[in-house]
Amino acid sequence: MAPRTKDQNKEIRETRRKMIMQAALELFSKEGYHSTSINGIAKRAEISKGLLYNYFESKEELLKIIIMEGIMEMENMMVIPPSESVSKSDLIYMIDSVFERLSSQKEFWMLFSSVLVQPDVLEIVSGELGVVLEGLLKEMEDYLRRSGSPSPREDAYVLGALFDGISLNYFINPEGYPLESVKNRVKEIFVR
Amino acid sequence: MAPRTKDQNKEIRETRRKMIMQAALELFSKEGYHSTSINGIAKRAEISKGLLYNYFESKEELLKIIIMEGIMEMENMMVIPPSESVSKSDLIYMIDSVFERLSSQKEFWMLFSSVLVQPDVLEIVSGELGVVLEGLLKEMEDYLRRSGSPSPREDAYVLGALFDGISLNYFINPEGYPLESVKNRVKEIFVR
Amino acid sequence: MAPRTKDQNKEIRETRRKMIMQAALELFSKEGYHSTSINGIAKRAEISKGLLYNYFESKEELLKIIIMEGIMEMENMMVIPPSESVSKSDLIYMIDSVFERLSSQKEFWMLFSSVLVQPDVLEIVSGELGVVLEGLLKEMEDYLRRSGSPSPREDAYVLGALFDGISLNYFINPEGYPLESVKNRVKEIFVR
Amino acid sequence: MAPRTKDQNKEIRETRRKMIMQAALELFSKEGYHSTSINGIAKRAEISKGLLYNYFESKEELLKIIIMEGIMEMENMMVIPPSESVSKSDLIYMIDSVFERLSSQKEFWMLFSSVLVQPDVLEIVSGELGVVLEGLLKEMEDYLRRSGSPSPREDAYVLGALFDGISLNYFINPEGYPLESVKNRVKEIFVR
DNA sequence: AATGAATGAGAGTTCATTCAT
DNA sequence: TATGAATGAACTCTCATTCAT
Repeated sequence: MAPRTKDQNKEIRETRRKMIMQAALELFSKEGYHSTSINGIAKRAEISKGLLYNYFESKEELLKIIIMEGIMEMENMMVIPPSESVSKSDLIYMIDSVFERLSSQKEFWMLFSSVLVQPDVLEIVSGELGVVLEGLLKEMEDYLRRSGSPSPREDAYVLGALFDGISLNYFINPEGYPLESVKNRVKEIFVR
Repeated sequence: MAPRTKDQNKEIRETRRKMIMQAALELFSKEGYHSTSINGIAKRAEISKGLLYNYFESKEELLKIIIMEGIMEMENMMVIPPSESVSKSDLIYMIDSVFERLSSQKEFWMLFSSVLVQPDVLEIVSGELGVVLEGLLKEMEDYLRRSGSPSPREDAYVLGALFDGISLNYFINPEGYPLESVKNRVKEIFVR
Repeated sequence: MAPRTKDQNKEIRETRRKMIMQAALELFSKEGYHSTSINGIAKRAEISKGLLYNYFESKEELLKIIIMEGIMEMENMMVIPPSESVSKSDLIYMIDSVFERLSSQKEFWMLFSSVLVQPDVLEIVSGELGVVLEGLLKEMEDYLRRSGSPSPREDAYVLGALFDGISLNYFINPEGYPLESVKNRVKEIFVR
Repeated sequence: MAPRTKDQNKEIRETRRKMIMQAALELFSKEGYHSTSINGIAKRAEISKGLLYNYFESKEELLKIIIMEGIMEMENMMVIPPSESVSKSDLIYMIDSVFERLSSQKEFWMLFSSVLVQPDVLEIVSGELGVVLEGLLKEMEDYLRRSGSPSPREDAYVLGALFDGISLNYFINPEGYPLESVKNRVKEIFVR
């Protein structure tokens, strides 16, 4: 029998890779990074422990890749054409899309928030992460400047913090959190 | 030598208890809950591992007590006389005092934020914590209502989230964070 | 395309077999038996792990075959026509050829020495090896007897041990070892 | 009840330390470094796996310490007062004592030889070892010079190699090896 | 009250080997 | 013939907790 073709293998690898990352994301976000065991991830992904190491060289690398790919995905979504000015509706659109992502990518954001506040875990991703976050902040500042904010840098910090804080509170108790009315209030406050 | 009196003993116990809690707080916030070992705490508190268990029955209980006592201490500070109305200067005072505490009790807030976003760790304290947080939120809502906010509940959520988010961002990189100008911007936005 | 003839197939098999053995020898001697992985051998031989098992049924068998074929090759070289007597120049020739082989077949001798002193590894080859070594010793004893040694058995042991010891020391630090002057001293001592 | 005194603890620690080292030496030499598991060592020393790590911080460190302490012990025995000259009987005494140690400290020497020829294992101890071995060689050279050897450096190498080789052969098959008659032949050859 | 030696369950990781293709 | 995805047993090491003293 002929061996698998390279394409077949590539597909298998890509599928498995995603399965593992999905399983890990679910557990990391549900149980926390430290409380999630490689064993648990493997079981949820329905593979053997050993195979996981065929795809990711360590638990740390697995986390790193999940975070980095997640951030990049988000960045791609966030990119706004650097047009002359940013209208009110642009701002509203941005706020809407951030809130939308909060629920549609809940697990990723829970994991991400939790990574940020655990010094030991943050260190794992910090190398790659620092640069990316700087970029995001800059972009938001630029965005706010073009939308006419009098102090875009401070507003970027405030808005960034606000989003982080809302995620945080939302994730602690998703069912009980009035996401919709909070979103509306945010619009009232920041879009004039 | 006369044996120690009961009072002396009680005092020694109380001192040690605080020392252990302080050591644990420092390590929990600096290294993360999971990465902090009982051994490390005992060493920092300059006692033996065994003795630590004489004061706290487990690592989990130690965390729980640190968090609960910290929250209570904060609540005491926050209590505002339920006067008829809240003036602009009252609001400013509140914002100032929150920011002030961010730096003066940095370690506690770092730990607290990190507990909130780690489901496995949150579970340890969740029983007791839920009630307390509800209370805080209610209090802030009440406060904002009396200060004339048109939607005090939403504003309480927004302001609460904002404080959480700012802490979070501040703690990740305390030196680089423009705490002062962010504080001023918050005042501009929320105090009209 | 015509299918490969049987001869061609056989030739390919033989070539591959040697490539695998060469790769394994290099790694075994450079990294040690246990620290060498099947994966590493396969990569160095530029074949797949699976194919390796088509040629050798286990890592142990691979080692066994490398050692046995190496010894046999050496034996062939060593064979001396059982003439009546052995002259001084014969002895010198033997010593020279042993030393020559030390450097020309360094990898094999390194592996061989290391196998001898690792009980767990020795066990893998011991069955087949014992007999062969006995033979070598006998042959050397005979050789020395014919060269006029007063105690050929003991001299065989001494000379054998000396060669082993020199290899060992030489291999630990090939660049720093004064192989040439040691060889000359050995000749002075043993050839009178 | 009072806690143990420092002296009591020190004694306990010293005893256990030796027990663990003895168990490890036996297994390392009998099974080989890689084939010996921490579990096995702990079992033989009749302690728990965890406790072993209370005494030695890793398997590698355990090996390193066994080797270094063994070498030092040997060096102490070897030290010869740097008198003007070395007599025949001094040389004989040295040879005797080397051979004596071969059997009395068999396990250590088996381990030591095996470490020398396993590059991966050698690396573990190489840092500390290199210096020590240089010293030994120098000492033997000096010794031979004072005993009147015409080429002390080469003789030191030859004698060193001879001892190594004899150990090696002896250890492979201790029962069958004619240690006594080999020793006598060595004396005949090297003591004139 | 106080110590730290001791335990043991469970963690992350490696690797020879198998097997579907 | 040839591949490399997949397995699982075994490994080293960690740490909260207990307990004899």
